[in-house]
Amino acid sequence: MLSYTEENYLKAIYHLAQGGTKAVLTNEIAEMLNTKAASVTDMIKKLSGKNFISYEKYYGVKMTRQGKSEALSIIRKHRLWETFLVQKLQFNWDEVHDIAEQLEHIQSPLLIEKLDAFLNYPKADPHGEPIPDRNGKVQVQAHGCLHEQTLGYKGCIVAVKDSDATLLKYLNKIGATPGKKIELLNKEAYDESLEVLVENKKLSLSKPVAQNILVSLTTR
Amino acid sequence: MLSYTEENYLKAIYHLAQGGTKAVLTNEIAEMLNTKAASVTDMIKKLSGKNFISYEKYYGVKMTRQGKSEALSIIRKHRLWETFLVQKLQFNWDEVHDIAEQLEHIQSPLLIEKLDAFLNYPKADPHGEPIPDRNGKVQVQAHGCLHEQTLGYKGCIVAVKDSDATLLKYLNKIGATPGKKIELLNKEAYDESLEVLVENKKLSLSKPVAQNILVSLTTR
DNA sequence: ATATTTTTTTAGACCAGTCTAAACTTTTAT
DNA sequence: ATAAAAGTTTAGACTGGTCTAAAAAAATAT
Ligand SMILES: [Mn+2]
Ligand SMILES: [Mn+2]
Ligand SMILES: [Mn+2]
Ligand SMILES: [Mn+2]
Repeated sequence: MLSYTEENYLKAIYHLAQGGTKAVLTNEIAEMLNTKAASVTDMIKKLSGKNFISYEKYYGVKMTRQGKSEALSIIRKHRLWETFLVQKLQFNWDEVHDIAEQLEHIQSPLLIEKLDAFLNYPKADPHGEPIPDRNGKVQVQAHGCLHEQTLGYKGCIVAVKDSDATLLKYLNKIGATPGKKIELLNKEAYDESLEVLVENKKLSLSKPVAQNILVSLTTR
Repeated sequence: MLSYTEENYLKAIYHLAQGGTKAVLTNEIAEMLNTKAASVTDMIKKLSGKNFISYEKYYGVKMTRQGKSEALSIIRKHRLWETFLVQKLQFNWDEVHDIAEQLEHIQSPLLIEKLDAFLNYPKADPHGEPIPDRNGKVQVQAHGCLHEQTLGYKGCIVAVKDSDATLLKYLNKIGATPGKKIELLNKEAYDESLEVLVENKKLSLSKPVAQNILVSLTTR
């Protein structure tokens, strides 16, 4: 059984590796977890000793199959709890991330199964992020970063990065939430801000905002 | 803010002190928490340093007002979560204690308020134990241990100690659950077992079972 | 009243997780 | 090709929580 801390490291590495594929560097992990590189090196050794990651000194870590599966189970719990908090307890979508950060560590497979059933097997959390099923399968809607789309792009908002409450409050205020139609009208060369149409309302989004919005891609 | 471990100690001491009044001995705490007396002494020093308990060397500890209030807040969380698990997630009453033991440590006052509202401000948990309100007030129904009642006693089952799942399964099977009417017909001198009438059904309860059942007392 | 038993505390060690400072590798610049 | 800079690991220390073994105090028995 993993400790609270081990679980947080594993999840951070998984996210930094973009689904567990890319190699992840010590300093990236340190920054994400607000800790120091020396601490990360220690934990890396422990997690690779338990075969959740593979580690090549000075060149970072990669997740193993086992590591990915463990990370996905934590992410599943996190997103189910976020859904519960918004749908059943009437929390705002910007208030749930930190609480889910704690709840994701509760140990009880039965609890998660029952929670899933209670919520009617949701496919996505309140921020649009997909909820892995009990076997770690993720229903991935093809998506890309809004900031990287070309002029004239048309699609809809799939998800939003959820760790910053002020961003979520702002997006909620201007109406840029998952599911909404979005069109890219213009890119400002000077500050890379975007002019977009969200459900027929014209909006201007700064670069840091656009980087945290994921939009649908039609695979063809 | 208290650590996970500090919270567990504080709750254990509160229960051993029967509502925070009686003095509690080092070994009692050690036994309840499955730890060693030496560890308890260390923690006692820490908690008394933070003014949650007052400590007289070799003579045990007493809870302070601050300590009681903190313990009651943890107990409130524990019992609200148990209620949630049974009422909303369809758990059996014998499955919830260990999960609530984890959930009680989640830090978010707003979460508990919202959970309380979602459950419609329940007065008692699934085992009949009263749920303290947000100010730590406990609605105490006058009660006593079934094992200590005199022959001919009539009343109803108020609550049941919840930490042993096999006891709960058994009580559920024989129909001795909170709310049920109960009458004490006979005491067997040899093994102190009781013959009782639960909702007009005759049952025999052994001493250890009767000691874990709380029954109503009419204050007169 | 003294000796024995029981309970509690202290001393010293260990593990998980963290940190700073120093040493070592790799990358980048010249 | 060499020097400087950046990133990573190691060494050693610290905290919170735990343990065993030994010392000290309190309760009990004679
Ligand atoms: Mn989240
Ligand atoms: Mn977390
Ligand atoms: Mn309980
Ligand atoms: Mn607990």
